[in-house]
Amino acid sequence: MQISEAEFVVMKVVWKSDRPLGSREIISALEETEDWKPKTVQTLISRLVQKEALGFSAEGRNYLYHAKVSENDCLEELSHSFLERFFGGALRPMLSHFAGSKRLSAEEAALLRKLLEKGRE
Amino acid sequence: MQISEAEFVVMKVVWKSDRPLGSREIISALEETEDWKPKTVQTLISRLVQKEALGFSAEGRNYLYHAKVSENDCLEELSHSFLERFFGGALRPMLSHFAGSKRLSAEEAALLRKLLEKGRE
DNA sequence: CATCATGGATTACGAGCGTAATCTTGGGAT
DNA sequence: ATCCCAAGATTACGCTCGTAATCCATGATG
Repeated sequence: MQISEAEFVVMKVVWKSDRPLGSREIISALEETEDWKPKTVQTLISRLVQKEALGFSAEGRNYLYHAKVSENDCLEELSHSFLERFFGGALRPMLSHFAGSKRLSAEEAALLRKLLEKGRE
Repeated sequence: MQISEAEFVVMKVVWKSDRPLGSREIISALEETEDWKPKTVQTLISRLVQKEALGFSAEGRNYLYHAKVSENDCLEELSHSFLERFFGGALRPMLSHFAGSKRLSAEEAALLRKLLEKGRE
């Protein structure tokens, strides 16, 4: 099951924590960066539980949520499908594209170009 | 307006051609790679026209479609938003992630690792 | 004890998407 | 002149997503 963009933001909060979090904590953390109502965050949490990206254990009458998928696995998944879809799965064209991107810092772009020249045998 | 995944596949056909294409031609090209009914392809074409990713000129009673956005601009857009969403906009973490990816060829991975070491001052 | 606030479960609702089918219209075949 | 086919336009339908609100049960509060 794929995690959506908004859901990913929630996951980041959970990944950043070293211990399980209550919904209250997740909501508070997100209030600083996103403009979401508490109920919205709870919906996202529920969907993540359904998708088995989050698990929970009952702590008294509330739940404590923990990640069931690692950030790395998740990024792996997302990156791979991005690469597949838009660059046919080949890394070099993607790098080459980023190297020509107008949105990178000069430093980053130089880095990339160096790589692409080095790698071209 | 964002182009969807299926729509992107259609765009690729149009980008690959050096001249405007009739819907018939687009449908035929896609029959080889996708398992889409002709009507499905036409729907995608219509949506791309609405989104102004494709333009058309009447050729007799039919249309000839041409791209109104370049593949590069489109990839620019998609890549940027991907980078933003999942890597906070910074290239290096993304490269670093790809370098550790299990899905790359050894060659590609080595390439990337070389870059990351070079760039780390 | 009665009430309230709160977390979780359920429901909502419109937009976008994948995937088409139906409707309409005009040019080619007979 | 008539009929059929195909291209484009319109409509469909179920799913996911963003964005919540409502419902329900229970522990805290007065």
